[in-house]
Amino acid sequence: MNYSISDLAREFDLTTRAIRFYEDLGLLQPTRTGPLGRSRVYSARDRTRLKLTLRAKRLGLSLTEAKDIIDTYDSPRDTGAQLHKFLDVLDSHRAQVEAQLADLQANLDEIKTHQREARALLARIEAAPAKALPKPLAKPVRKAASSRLEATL
Amino acid sequence: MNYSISDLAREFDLTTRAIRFYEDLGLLQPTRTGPLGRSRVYSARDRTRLKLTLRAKRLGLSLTEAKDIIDTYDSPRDTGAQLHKFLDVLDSHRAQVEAQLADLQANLDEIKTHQREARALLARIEAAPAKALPKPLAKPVRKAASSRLEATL
DNA sequence: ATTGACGTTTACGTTAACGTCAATCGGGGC
DNA sequence: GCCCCGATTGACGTTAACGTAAACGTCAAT
Repeated sequence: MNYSISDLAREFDLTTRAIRFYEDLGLLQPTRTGPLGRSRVYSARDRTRLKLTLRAKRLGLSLTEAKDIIDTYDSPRDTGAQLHKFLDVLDSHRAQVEAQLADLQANLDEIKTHQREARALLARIEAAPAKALPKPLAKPVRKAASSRLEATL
Repeated sequence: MNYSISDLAREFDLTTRAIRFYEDLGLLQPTRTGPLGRSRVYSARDRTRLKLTLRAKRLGLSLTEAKDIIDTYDSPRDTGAQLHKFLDVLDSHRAQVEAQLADLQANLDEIKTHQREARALLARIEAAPAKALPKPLAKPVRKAASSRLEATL
């Protein structure tokens, strides 16, 4: 249930320096142990917050953005007012995430298209050994969609 | 077909400073115009590269990472060797993108879960006006999944 | 001819997210 | 006791991605 700083460093492939830095930002709140309270002790909650932080980073958020989000996800919501606010925040988060999903999807589609085109080209080239240019077919196979940069979104 | 620096700045909501900075990084290569070749002129290709750059940024990539990617997408691929390399790169890009898609999807799922929970709670709270705590039902409705931070991925 | 909008270059400033280094401290093994 | 390992605390360094300011050119409109 508890972790040392190097436990977390190993698990998430971070330096201890980075973990302490996250603490300075308020992302983690380890308790202390030892005679003078020098060593840090991290709880499961700290671990979860760290995990969420790293995922947020992978998605392109800054640490302070991550902190804001995680804090609201990790805050009391007992009154109706708090719940309403929370739902508002969720809505906007959801919109953001869905926008990013669209970006990613567009990206993935482009990759797939390039893969298809490149494979098709390769097939034609490797069919014609070391000759010069493969004779253009009677009618060019298709419009070849786009070489190089196309006007993608 | 051609754009001034402020055209692009307006369209993409950037400062001209940022655009010149992108040029320093090699992301854009405007031609020059005017008596002393002072003013920059951007082509459709520049515009597309800029668009791709910004999308890459939104997805969390650095500008140099963006440049590397865009350059390979925007490079000649006439020989078989080049095509093979290109396909390799595409494979790894695709893996990356799909990993990020997983992250995002997990994120979205959490948001949805929180929305459901919060809405359920709200319904119960707003049903019981200003009274104290709403009487716990005979059997607790469900396990309430998780309040606050759960051990999500 | 002056004003204002837009463009350019040079250069220093800034913020985020750590890295790196030095000095110190505490505990375990021999 | 001695040594090394791991942790801690400053404090300064670094890189990325621009911001900001100064100082100047240009072209059209007033």
